[in-house]
Amino acid sequence: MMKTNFFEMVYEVVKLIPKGRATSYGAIANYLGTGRSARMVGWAMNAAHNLYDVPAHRVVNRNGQLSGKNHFENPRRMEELLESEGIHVSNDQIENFDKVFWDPNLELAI
DNA sequence: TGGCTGACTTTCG
DNA sequence: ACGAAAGCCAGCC
Repeated sequence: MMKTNFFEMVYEVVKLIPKGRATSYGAIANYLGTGRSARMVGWAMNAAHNLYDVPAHRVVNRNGQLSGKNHFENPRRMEELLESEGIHVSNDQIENFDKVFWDPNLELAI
């Protein structure tokens, strides 16, 4: 995908995350080519939460922790959304993150 | 124009 | 093994 804006690229990747799956900021950053700038992905989410219809709850840090839950309208919302999609969350962390992890580099053809 | 910031990640001490 | 610090880059004062 050749988007002019970094944000839109992030949004598209996040939208492509299958239901019941989750990915990490670093994975998206790596897919976009920004590499180590995983912080920007999270920052893009911050800008996206109201402007675009992006399932930001499917994006967590590399440990599967809901690091961005505080940036939702209600911190509980992120966990509820994940649970509603079949992803079990325990103590603000995704269970079996190895299984639900969805790597854009692996699943998407560049 | 220049510097600060950030929902991360990795590495050094 | 745990804690602190740097690295990364695009938007926003």
